[in-house]
Amino acid sequence: MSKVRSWTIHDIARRADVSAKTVSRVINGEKGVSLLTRRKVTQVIDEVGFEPHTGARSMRGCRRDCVGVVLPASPEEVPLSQGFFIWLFNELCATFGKRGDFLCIDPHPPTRENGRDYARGLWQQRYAGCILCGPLSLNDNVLPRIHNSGHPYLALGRLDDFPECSCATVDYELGARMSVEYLLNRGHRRIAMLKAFSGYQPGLERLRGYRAALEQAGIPFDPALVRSVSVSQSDILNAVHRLLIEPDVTALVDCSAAEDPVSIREGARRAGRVPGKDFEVVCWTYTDNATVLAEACGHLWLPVRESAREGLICFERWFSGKTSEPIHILYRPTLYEHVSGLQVPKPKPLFSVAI
Amino acid sequence: MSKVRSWTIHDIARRADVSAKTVSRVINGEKGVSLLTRRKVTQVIDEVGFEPHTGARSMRGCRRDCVGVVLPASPEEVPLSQGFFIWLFNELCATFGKRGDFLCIDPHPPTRENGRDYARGLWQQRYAGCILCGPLSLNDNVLPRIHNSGHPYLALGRLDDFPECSCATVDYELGARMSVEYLLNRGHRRIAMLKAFSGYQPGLERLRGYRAALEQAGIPFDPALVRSVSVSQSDILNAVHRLLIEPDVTALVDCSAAEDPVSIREGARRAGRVPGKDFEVVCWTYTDNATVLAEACGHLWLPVRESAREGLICFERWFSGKTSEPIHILYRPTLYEHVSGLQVPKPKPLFSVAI
DNA sequence: TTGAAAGCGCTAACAT
DNA sequence: ATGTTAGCGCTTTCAA
Repeated sequence: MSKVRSWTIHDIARRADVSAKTVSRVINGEKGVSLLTRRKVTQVIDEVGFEPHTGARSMRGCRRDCVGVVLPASPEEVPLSQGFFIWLFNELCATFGKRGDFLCIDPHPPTRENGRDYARGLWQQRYAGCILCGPLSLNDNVLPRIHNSGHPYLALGRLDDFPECSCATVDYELGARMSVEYLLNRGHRRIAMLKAFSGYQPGLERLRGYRAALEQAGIPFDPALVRSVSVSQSDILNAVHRLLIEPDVTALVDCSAAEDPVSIREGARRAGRVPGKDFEVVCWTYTDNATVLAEACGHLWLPVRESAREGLICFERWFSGKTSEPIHILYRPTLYEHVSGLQVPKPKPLFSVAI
Repeated sequence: MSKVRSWTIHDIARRADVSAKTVSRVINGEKGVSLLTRRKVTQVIDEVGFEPHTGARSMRGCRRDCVGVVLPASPEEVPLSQGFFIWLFNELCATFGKRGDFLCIDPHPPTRENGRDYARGLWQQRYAGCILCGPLSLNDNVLPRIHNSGHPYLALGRLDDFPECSCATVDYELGARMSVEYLLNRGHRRIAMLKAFSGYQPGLERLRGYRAALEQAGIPFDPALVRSVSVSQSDILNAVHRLLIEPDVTALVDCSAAEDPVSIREGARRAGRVPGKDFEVVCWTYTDNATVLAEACGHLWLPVRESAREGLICFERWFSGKTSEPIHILYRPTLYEHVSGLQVPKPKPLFSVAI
């Protein structure tokens, strides 16, 4: 808590024999300083390695030199894949590193119990804008406050209750509808769904898309055909087992977000089924033209990174004051009947993730 | 730049009909406030969602509520593996998330050209202590300034020129010596080395260990047997090719840090050699009881994560004021003749990395 | 072109 | 137990 004394503009001013305001002018690149004075001050600054105190600066007006990176939900409840995180981190470094900005991460995300305010760093004015990484809880009440604060922000997810939210995401509802319609067209009538993100917006969208497709086909909704799962292997395995035990179920939409073919196969096996033979599967994936289950009859690509990338570009513009509008980016999923092959990405060094 | 007005302790004070100092006492958990007053103030704070302004707080004394995470070298020059980064990030979140601290990342690392001051965030007083992630450049002149500033810090690497540096790392010199001695004992006389981190401390240590082992055995040092490589495949492949083209070279120490068996085999093939048959290899790895090249006759494990973990524990104590001593942690490598098998880690969700 | 003074939000030191 | 005052380092405003 005790202060480690360091250089101030007054120290620099004394050394350079000018006023503090002149030093301030120099470090902010303001005009109204003669070339000679500017050089003198710059030299002293370099000599002693002076850097202005961020806290003091932040008191007069909000400086946009630090971007908050925030998890609206605990990764234990809503997992973020390492691949996506690394990718996102890489994008953030590329975008904001170039500008000389800092990234500030709040490593203390809210859980369902603690109900923490994930925007605390914004209220504390640690950063002047933030990226919300990951799905939003259906109970979220922080988002409107962020929005109304006027700070630039980008949610990588949306919220029914707050459509004006600045976001860049993928239309999961459409994805679910496309998946189910595709299976209906292939003659299936009892279609099961392995659904992730229960209690979060993407979970709700999945369900809504599923119901919409059935409704349009005039098929009544049976809640027993939809199972919420976490990404745990045993959870998925059990859910698949239970769903496929009913012989009338001839199709499955895997939107578990787990990208886990082993558990699906094993769950099916325990129900005496084989994917691609007894029943058909549509698998969701985050990679273009790839699948997690080779036996699947359909592969739905969710262009999550692509939407996030465009969102970040817009956010950067907003953050740097070039625009002042909330962001609304919603990408459509793509359904592939065939893909060129399963991609198993080999490990790569950080910052070398391909663009 | 324009200020987004938000709540201050004065606003809270007015609403709660107390003085600003009383509000300050409440938010800092100081005594000298009656239970009734405290409750009244807390209620107003919760009502409006007040959070104290970090910048203003930081002006009175240095608050330890944010940890800097800093790259002393550009990852383009000195790669950090994704696996290590994720692991480190996970450790940092576990350690400092629990305390409610923030992490501040400077995504603008220095390159050899720009010579940027990687500790700028510390001088700007964005954070009160920092972790230097990755090897230190032999030209480093920032480290002594950090050290002398009195701020807590931890370098995940050391520096000959500054032995008092607070660090947690692995003894690469010993690793090189062990590797070469092992090969000497197996009867080899001309031992080649694939060396990483040229211009950085771990590169220097590798070379020193190599020379020390030869010297002890009375074998003259031949610079042609040591090749500096980056982690690029073609670089390694070419270096192996060139080294093995000389028929007298019967052994190779792979301390390229690339963990890339394919390039070693291919480089050998082009020189008409087969690892484990024509020549023997000692491979370095960051994983215990594992290897990157099954044909290797020796596997040197560098317990980098293990040293970093202990370092972080010490750093946390220093950062939270429980101690005030620099950290000196140096782990010994281990040489295995046989390992139970090649580990190909399967992808895991972020924050679920095993402890 | 340059500088003096006031004040940002908070807390330490000192009253009451 | 509570309040007043001063001042942290900087930038804004206004004056010279």
